[in-house]
Amino acid sequence: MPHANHASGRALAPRRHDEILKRLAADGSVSIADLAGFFGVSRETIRRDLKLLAERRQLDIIHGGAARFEPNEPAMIERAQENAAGKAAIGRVAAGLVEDGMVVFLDSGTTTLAVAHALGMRRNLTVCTASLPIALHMCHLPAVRVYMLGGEIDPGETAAMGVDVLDAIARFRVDVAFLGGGALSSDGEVTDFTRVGAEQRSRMITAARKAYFVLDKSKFGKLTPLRIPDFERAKGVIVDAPPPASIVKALARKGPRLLVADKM
Amino acid sequence: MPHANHASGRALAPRRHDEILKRLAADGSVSIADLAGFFGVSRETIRRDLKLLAERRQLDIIHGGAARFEPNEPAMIERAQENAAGKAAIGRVAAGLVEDGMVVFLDSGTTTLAVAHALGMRRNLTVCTASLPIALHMCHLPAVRVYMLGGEIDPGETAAMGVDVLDAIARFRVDVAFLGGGALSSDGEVTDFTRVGAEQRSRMITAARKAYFVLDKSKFGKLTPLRIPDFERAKGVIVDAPPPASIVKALARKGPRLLVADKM
DNA sequence: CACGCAACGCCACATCTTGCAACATCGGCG
DNA sequence: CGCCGATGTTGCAAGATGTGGCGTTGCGTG
Repeated sequence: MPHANHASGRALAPRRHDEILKRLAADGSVSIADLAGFFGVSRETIRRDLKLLAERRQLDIIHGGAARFEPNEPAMIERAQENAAGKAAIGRVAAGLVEDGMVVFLDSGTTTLAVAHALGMRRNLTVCTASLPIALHMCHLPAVRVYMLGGEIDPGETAAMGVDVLDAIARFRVDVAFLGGGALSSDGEVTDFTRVGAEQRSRMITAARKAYFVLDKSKFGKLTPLRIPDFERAKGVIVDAPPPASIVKALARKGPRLLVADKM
Repeated sequence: MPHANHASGRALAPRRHDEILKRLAADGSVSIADLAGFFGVSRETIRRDLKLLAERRQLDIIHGGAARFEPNEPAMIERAQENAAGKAAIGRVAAGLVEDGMVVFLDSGTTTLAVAHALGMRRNLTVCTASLPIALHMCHLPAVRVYMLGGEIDPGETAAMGVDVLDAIARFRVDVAFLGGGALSSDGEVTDFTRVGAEQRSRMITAARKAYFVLDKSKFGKLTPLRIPDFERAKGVIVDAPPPASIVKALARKGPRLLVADKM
């Protein structure tokens, strides 16, 4: 008789998978022996679980256990973890600005990815994005049409950038756009790292009926080199904590409203 | 008919359904054995309940029970698992046809995804694809430039499809293209599920100096409705097992070479 | 540096559980 | 009575897990 732990703690395989991935995210690595002990199953079973997850590119198998899967967006995954609660709050506020049936543009970035997750509740959206992870996520939602803007992929952003994107943007009529940015500068503007990035965001402000920037608090008061043209025409800036008073004041003079998301 | 309740009816046993969903919301997953014991009914009955709820998209059936409905990517992940060894073998052969510095087009599909993995050893490639997972994977490789073809995303393929893709293809000069397909028909042709898919592949044959189809053995002798125009101009068809003799013969008459990948 | 032990990875096989489909049963209702 | 829908039963295929054996790897010891 192999086992008797059936009364309360049944071990459905996906349960284990979730827990394994959770530990992996938290600790960076897991050991087969630990997992086998924790779940009360044999090491072989855990090994088979890991093999499965590794084939799905969700982790890397190392001697005696598994480690985070790195080749795939090392930067992105970590960044998404940072201030996850704040970004989720921003996402909820952003989703509240969207109505069923709208055409929505989502910029690249981890904060906009949080918006994408929050948009799961909406129906009949048309989503337009240059970000690979966002496109991949949204296209599995029911009643959502996804339009991917093509172009050369920037590995850091995992999104298309460049002239082709600018061209493609022009072909859309967008109800509401959610844009990222490099920083919320002390003079109340959203600024960017690269010329093309700034230009893309500027075009989106123009193409969309309403454009909002989504920025988490880590962007306050940072310095990035490029102004985003037409920033003043954005409807608002959604953040997850009140920025310094000087920024608030400067932003108020420019025009865009400041929306502070409540962390719940 | 007095009780013309159909599949959509709800006169079954709403009590059970409510309880099942309640538990699901609370625990994340439920087991068939538990539920059967709790309600004092047979496992089959529970299984039928779950099937119904799954059709309504209220939960996901997993081995031994059910889990919360996650509209993630079930299709693609599972397909990639099937015959992984064969696909990897095809990938190796395909990678052998590519030289450093080439411009490569990768079609969507799980077999071409395997080709993408195998291409990791090459350097200085320019990769051009409409597939989101392929773009996401390749863009993290060193010395690989990725160009994503934009367009409306087909959720089943997780790739862009449609007129925009056809337009974008025309802008490229490609050294070698690896294309998927719906089936390798008994008269030695690769056929497709959809009109646009067939057209896209046809265009790629034209745009590329060399075009190869990659098909795993599950596609042999299947029937899909659409011929791919210009199929005869493809250089070859890469498979992971020898097809039936009739297919081999028919293919030889058409032109493309048959390359059988060795599973090791 | 060679050795050896312990832990690990991997494979084949046995066993138990689950999935599935076909058929049986039961209770209402016209 | 006979149909219909819900449920139960049964038999077999498919899947999941445990066990033991054996070759390999990691790592400390002499």
